[in-house]
Amino acid sequence: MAAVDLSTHPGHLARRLQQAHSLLWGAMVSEETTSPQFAVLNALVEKPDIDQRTLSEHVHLDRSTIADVVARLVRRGLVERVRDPKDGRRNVLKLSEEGTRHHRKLVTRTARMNRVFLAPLEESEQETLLRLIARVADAAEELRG
Amino acid sequence: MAAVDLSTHPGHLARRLQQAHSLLWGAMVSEETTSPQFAVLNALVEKPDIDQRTLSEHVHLDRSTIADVVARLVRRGLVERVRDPKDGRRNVLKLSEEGTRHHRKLVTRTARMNRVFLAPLEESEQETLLRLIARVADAAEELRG
DNA sequence: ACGAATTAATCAGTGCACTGAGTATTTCTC
DNA sequence: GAGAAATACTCAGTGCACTGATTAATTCGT
Repeated sequence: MAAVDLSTHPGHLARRLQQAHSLLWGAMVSEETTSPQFAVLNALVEKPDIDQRTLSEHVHLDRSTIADVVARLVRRGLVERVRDPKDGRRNVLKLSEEGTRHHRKLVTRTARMNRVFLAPLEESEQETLLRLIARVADAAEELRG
Repeated sequence: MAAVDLSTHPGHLARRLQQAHSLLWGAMVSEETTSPQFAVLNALVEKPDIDQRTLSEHVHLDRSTIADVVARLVRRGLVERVRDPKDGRRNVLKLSEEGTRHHRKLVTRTARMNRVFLAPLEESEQETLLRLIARVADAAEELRG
């Protein structure tokens, strides 16, 4: 059996896309704060005082990964994590002052970066790309939600 | 500054897409052999006796990552790695008998899986998605080749 | 032919991401 | 109200992926 053309394999392309993205992120947005970390900060701007489980649903990361990512943000003083006195199983999360400042700074940079990243496409193609990826990802997450 | 809509961020979507893919891969293709490992096997079917550097260009993985992935495949007896007697810096790689058999088996499964993964899209949309991702990834890899 | 530059691989370190097992706490059921 | 079930988190283990530093081998320039 002959070799396969990997450029027709969505998984391979997805990996390359993500890789390329995280490289550009490091150059244009931040070397310390990664894209998943930004996703967490962003979710906490929108919904403060949520627990890790809710957070993990929001950013589509699993419970263990969230714990790691949050731990790093706590270590850097960007996020505060306290046991919920009402329910001793939950960690309640919120941004610190500095976390809020940091998020604000990154928002403008990510916008700039996204423009550069998608620059090879026409505006309509950019929208198509985002829409198609979202549909496939949504459907696949649906399969084993 | 308000929170951002992550569904307009290509990096976030790319991560979700890749995640969803690797989950489905585990269910439909193989639990032991990951998608990057398959990419390596596939490259060695196409080009036997290449070194790790050439391989890393082919599958778009960096030199360190390739070393890890290849080491796992060697450990499982799917790939053979020997020092090039002509050039003592290189490791020459090739598939073992079993590696070849294993690749053959996975080729049919990946085809089936790709159909399921992309099923939520029309055929023309599937092609569009692959083409657009490839263009963005190519361009970004170009930036820092 | 000899030292310098280049090239290939490895190693240490960090971070993302998952599974499966284990712990603690709350809630549900009788 | 006590035991069972469910929930939230943590921990250990594995794999992918990168950078920067190191080591070893070849090639290039003079």
